[in-house]
Amino acid sequence: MNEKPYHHKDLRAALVLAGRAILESEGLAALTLRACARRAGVSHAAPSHHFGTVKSLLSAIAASGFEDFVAALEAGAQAKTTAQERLFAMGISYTRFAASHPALYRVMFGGQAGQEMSPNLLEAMSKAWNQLAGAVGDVTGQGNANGAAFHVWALVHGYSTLLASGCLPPMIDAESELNQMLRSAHRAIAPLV
Amino acid sequence: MNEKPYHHKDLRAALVLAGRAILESEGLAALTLRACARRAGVSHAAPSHHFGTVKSLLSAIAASGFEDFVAALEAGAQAKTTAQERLFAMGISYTRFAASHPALYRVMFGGQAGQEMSPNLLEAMSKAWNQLAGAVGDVTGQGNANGAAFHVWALVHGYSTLLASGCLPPMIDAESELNQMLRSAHRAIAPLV
DNA sequence: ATTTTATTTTGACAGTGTCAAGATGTTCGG
DNA sequence: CCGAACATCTTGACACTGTCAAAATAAAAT
Repeated sequence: MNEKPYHHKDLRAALVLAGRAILESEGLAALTLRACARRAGVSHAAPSHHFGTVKSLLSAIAASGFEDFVAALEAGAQAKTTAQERLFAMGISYTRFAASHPALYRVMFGGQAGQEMSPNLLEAMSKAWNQLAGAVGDVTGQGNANGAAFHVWALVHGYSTLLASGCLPPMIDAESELNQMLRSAHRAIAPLV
Repeated sequence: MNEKPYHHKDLRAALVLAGRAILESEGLAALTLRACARRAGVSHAAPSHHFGTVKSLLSAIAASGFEDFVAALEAGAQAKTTAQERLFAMGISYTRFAASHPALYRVMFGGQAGQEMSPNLLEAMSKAWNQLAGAVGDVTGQGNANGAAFHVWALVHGYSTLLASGCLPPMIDAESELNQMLRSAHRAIAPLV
């Protein structure tokens, strides 16, 4: 039959999916425009219409990753009741995401250093940020929790990055370690103890 | 005269230097084996004898970066007297280094995710770690400060990474922000206040 | 039904990493 | 002092990549 119906369907999404699959199975080095095209069953220049440049594809993959990311954070915080518990659960989910999708995580944050971010990606990122800042604000109690949110973000992000980069000794129990850090940070952040 | 004396001198170091220059001026995307060779005035395959693969060159550049890194940390901590002041100064130097050499910083830490690290690089990294862990140990007072050191490292590294990736709103005063974080962290880390 | 538009293919080009030979210096034993 | 072993660099080639232009094909619109 029409084995190759000119692939009229949703190539853009298929390419993003192919890219993420390659990221997980073979790492960033193998993430190639042509490789994604091959995996999607189209010709090497097919992506060109959907993603003008390779950075555009990377950006779309990062945005797609951020969607799963905020979903994971939400899922982690859902069942908890107190603000502190919710914040801790988000931190754990954060690190767990980085540890289980290290390559994707680095694409998401290894940001092109201020280079062109698609509005789509920017929105996904700011959604994640609002989520975290909100949780921190609930803990500190009053507004202007930006400083505290930066603090928690830097701590969790730093730990996750070190984990995803393999810079941490592999023997340590990552989650309990982070839990301790969060506890300490909470003590330092809590409203005027 | 002998304009091109077959470049018999110290090509290996020259290539590392060329790579770092390219990193600073044009970013990671332009860091190419052939580009380094061009900048060093040799043929495209000249590096092959010194660096079998491109990862090898990256590793050497990272090691070279770590040398300057520990020197910067030491320089920052040198004049200070108390352990706390020394730790804070190291944190500031850490972030300052990341902010002023963002591309190099990402090569240093954007580690190939557990992929082949040269023993040279490993030694440079562990030297930096010992420096930080020592400073933290001096603050906490007694041994086994590994947990606290991880905490401080994650905090400073996370903040530096976010800064070097352009994920932070550019209006904030980075150093005073970090200073506040370090103060909070110190409160959380200090020995059984 | 014909024109217009959106999508994909084919073909080409410069640039890259890596390898295999050959050329060019350097070193060292005689 | 000479020639052989060695280290280093060059030349040439190959497969691969991103990107572009033009042609081919499908879908949509009129």
